Amino acid sequence: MIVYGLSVIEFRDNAYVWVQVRDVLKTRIIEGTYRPGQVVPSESTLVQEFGVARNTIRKAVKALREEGLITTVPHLGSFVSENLPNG
Amino acid sequence: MIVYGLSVIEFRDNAYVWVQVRDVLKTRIIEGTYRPGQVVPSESTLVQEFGVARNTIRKAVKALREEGLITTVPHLGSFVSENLPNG
DNA sequence: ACCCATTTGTGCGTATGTATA
DNA sequence: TTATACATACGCACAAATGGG
Repeated sequence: MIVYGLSVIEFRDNAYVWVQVRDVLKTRIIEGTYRPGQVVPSESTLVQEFGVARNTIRKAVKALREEGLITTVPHLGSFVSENLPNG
Repeated sequence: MIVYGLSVIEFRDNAYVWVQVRDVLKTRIIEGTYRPGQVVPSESTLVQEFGVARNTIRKAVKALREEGLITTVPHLGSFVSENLPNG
């Protein structure tokens, strides 16, 4: 279970936290909450929002990066890819 | 057997992985690949290089530390001792 | 030129869980 | 039961680059 914002989200207890975070972020990208070209919330923001460790956020973000969903620019942030991969 | 870099190193299958890693690192220190006062590759670097878990790297590094071959400074890294012990 | 907050990158310390022998 | 070895997940600290003022 992960608490963030003002809501409480129930997660599958059997899934790894970083996988759950990754899936939430992926859904936000696919559904357009985070739009192509726009910046993804910073690590510290996501840490506060999801209430998990920064390493865990970084692992989720890394996975999105390797899937081609986002591009990370050091010291600037991560941005949603303009051309989202199929899938 | 541990693969790292471009080479493939055959290890004794009967020896523990952390002992094998420790011995490789020790050899590098004794032979001067890692020189006194200089920093030893980070845990994550060694994880990638040896292809083993971080815990295993840490166990090998801890052994070197207890042998006086290196000194570890939290958040900075491990450094080869200036005065290497005999043996 | 300077400060300063933000952000990612990196590093070690620690605890826990799972599987295996 | 114990030790090994994998991965996950928390914390904490510092560096380096960016951008605003």
